Amino acid sequence: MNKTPQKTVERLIQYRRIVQQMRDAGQEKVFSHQIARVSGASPAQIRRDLMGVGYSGSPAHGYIIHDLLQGIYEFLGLTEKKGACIVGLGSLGRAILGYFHEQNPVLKIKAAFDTDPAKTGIVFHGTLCHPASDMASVIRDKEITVAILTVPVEQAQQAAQQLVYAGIRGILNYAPVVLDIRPDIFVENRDMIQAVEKVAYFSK
Amino acid sequence: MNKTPQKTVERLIQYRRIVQQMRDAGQEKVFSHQIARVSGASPAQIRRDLMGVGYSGSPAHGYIIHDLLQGIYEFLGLTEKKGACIVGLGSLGRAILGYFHEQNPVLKIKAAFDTDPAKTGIVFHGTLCHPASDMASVIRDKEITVAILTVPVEQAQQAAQQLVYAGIRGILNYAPVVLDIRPDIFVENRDMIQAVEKVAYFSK
DNA sequence: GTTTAATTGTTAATTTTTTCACAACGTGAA
DNA sequence: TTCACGTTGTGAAAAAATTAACAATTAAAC
Repeated sequence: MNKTPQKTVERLIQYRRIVQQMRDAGQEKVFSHQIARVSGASPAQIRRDLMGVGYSGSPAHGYIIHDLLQGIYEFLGLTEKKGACIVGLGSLGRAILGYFHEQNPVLKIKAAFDTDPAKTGIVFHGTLCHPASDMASVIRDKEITVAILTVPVEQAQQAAQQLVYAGIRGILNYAPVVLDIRPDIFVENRDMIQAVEKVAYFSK
Repeated sequence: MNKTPQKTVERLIQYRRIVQQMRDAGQEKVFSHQIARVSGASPAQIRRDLMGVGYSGSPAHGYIIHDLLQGIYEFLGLTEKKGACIVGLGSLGRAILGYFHEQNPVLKIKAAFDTDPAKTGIVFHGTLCHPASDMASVIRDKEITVAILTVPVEQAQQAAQQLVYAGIRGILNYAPVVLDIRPDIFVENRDMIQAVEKVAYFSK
């Protein structure tokens, strides 16, 4: 039933953050062209994206920030925090954990996993590292639906299979490999090397 | 003059890696459907993407891996390694540095920068950390064209301006903010929080 | 030599995404 | 009240990306 384009969802997530900052700064209303200036999208794009959200602004005063935010939250299904976990506590995994330590309003990292016995049992940035063998039980107990995969590329496929078995619904994959898993599991790939290479290509 | 779609470039970078692995495994020829299986793209997509590259396969034996690779390399302008730098040696910056330490065939990280005096002068993963104030001279001396920006969000805009002033051509930005800089500088945003939120949305 | 089978390059069709354009609206000024 | 202004929501147009389709090609089988 997810027929909203991925691109639109990405932008709505961005608008959510931008608008929330405006609200924190005391602003109460906002026009599409204001969001446009900060987000890089065009005003028309923003209005079109917001069509899917169940809230309408007014030609007179634009969008009421409080109501707009609520609309986006509901649309994105973020009315309650979702549970996430990190698999692989290498330097990237720990860095991401650090990012989330300063509370994120929509996600909570509830567990970390690693195969290295030197790491298991230790709390990193407020999150306990479990042995990878406990994946299935911990993920079920803590009702975790999203996994961030930061293991070395050789272990990624196997770890992904464990995650799927444990009942995970989506994976953010940082390993430079396309995971071969059930098509109903959402996978987003974030190959960091590829990202730099892309910038290199367009930097001429 | 970059009229090849960004999406196509992203995939070509991916194909380059995949095909290179096949070559390392001793394979000499490859069909579009083989790349398709590993990359997730359709065979038609792959053939279309390869149209832009100046190498043609043959209906009989598909693509000669050696020649295909050379074609992609030339098309992507990777015949010589480009210089890159990392700005901000927090945990994410150091993690990325680690990724590149195992030699990347197309990019070389030639310098790192940080404002923290405790870090400057120290070598991380083989890369020397310079004080941020030396940015302009180091970037010019070492002919660095690409920057990876991993500073805290409050410092991102200012750091980006310094980079542009120093003559950088492209920025891979990990700070959750849209940089306001000259339009001829290529910017790729990689907001890590946004990525997880996106996965959360589609994981239902 | 001829046929078969498989794959390419490319054009055309389709689908998706973005942009345009404008009627409808609501506020504040006159 | 009426008008002018600036903005929204959305249908229509345009642009971009993907997929389908197929003639052309070539190696191998026969």
